[in-house]
Amino acid sequence: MRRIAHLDMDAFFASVELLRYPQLKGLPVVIGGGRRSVDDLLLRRFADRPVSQIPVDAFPLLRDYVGRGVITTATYPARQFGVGSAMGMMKAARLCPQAIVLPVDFEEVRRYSRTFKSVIREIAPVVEDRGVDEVYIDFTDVPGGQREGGRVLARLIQKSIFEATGLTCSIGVAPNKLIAKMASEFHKPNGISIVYEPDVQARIWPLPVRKINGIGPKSEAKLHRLHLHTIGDIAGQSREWLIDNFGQAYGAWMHDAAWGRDDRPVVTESEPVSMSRETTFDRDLHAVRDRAELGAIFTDLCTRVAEDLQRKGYVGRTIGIKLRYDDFRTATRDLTLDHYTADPATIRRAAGQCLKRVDLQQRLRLLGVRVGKLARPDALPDAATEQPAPPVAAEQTPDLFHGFDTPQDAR
DNA sequence: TCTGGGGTCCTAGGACCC
DNA sequence: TCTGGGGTCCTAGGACCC
Repeated sequence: MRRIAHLDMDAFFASVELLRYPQLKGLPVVIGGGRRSVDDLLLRRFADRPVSQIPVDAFPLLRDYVGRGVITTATYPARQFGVGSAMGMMKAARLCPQAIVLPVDFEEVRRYSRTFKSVIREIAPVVEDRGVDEVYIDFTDVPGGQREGGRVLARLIQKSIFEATGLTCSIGVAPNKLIAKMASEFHKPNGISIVYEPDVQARIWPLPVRKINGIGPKSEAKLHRLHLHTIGDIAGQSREWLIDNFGQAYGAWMHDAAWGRDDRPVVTESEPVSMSRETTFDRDLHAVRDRAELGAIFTDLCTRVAEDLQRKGYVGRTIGIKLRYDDFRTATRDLTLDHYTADPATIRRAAGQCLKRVDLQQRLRLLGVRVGKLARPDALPDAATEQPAPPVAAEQTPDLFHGFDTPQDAR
């Protein structure tokens, strides 16, 4: 019998910070926001003592936060105030001004991520990465993986992760990934839930449609308009009706999902499809007035994405840009080259071409650069990565925003 | 002062080729 | 006054996830 586990670290980013600052345990803490490094300030001010001795009242509060970030993770005490992931910091500050804010420490988070995943792989080798704080694990052929429906193995993994890191996680074990994912939420934090095939009706059908991994805000709204609120409501519709309303692929998938059917395997390895860098500005920028600033940011994004490609050993053939306007509309443009590249100047040139095809009269809040159609250079014939013309001399480089200085200039 | 950053996958139209 | 059909690639946008 197939037994698949979904493991989710509890409030991962926040829990990692609590390991460093145990004095914050039990308090509302939110992680996120970005750029402003409060940490540095704290550490300098209290350089004379271990960080665990920094007084609680010295930490920065959400009410003093200024910026455009969103919350990455909130501790459980903060969640009591209605604060949660993906919420804007400003909104969160209104709900819980007394919460402590800390920036994300990506390096530390990645370090703990590697550690907990390697602990799992030593116990059960078939593991699928789903971001820094989540994995699927195939229990089916692991010795003892079937005992009590997987509970024994889940307990062992929980205990091993806690011993190695001091962090807790929640695990759901079920016949497939779809149900396991829902089950891991049943007893959060530090919980284990075992679901069997015949339990779908009793334990899955009463849940709101949004709990299905793959039904987002748009589909939820549409389902509500059709008076479907629970997963059981979806299961009560015919496959044909769902296909009529949601399209062949999505409708059929939704029907299967509602009935708890999912035969996707646990995939242990995958190749990246694209790499990108993007940034939201502190204030909205204008292609004319803030030309120099935008140009510098643009070049920096191209450089960073090129560094990412080189560091990870990839080249790409499709170069794209992404803009977000002040009204939050998004535009993308891309250009497929006839050769693969990881060269910053080539990327910048191609991205510059893309930029000429989009409206630059409206203020921008975000700029991004993406490279897609990736390949490993050693798997390619030499001609495919051949560099084209060497980088143009600086003064000849067509300026990014040249020609867009004023609408009239845009000839 | 609403709404980060890094991804994947799907759809749909047009170009182009046989 | 008629205009195949299939396959693949490119591009833009959008839904969704962590």
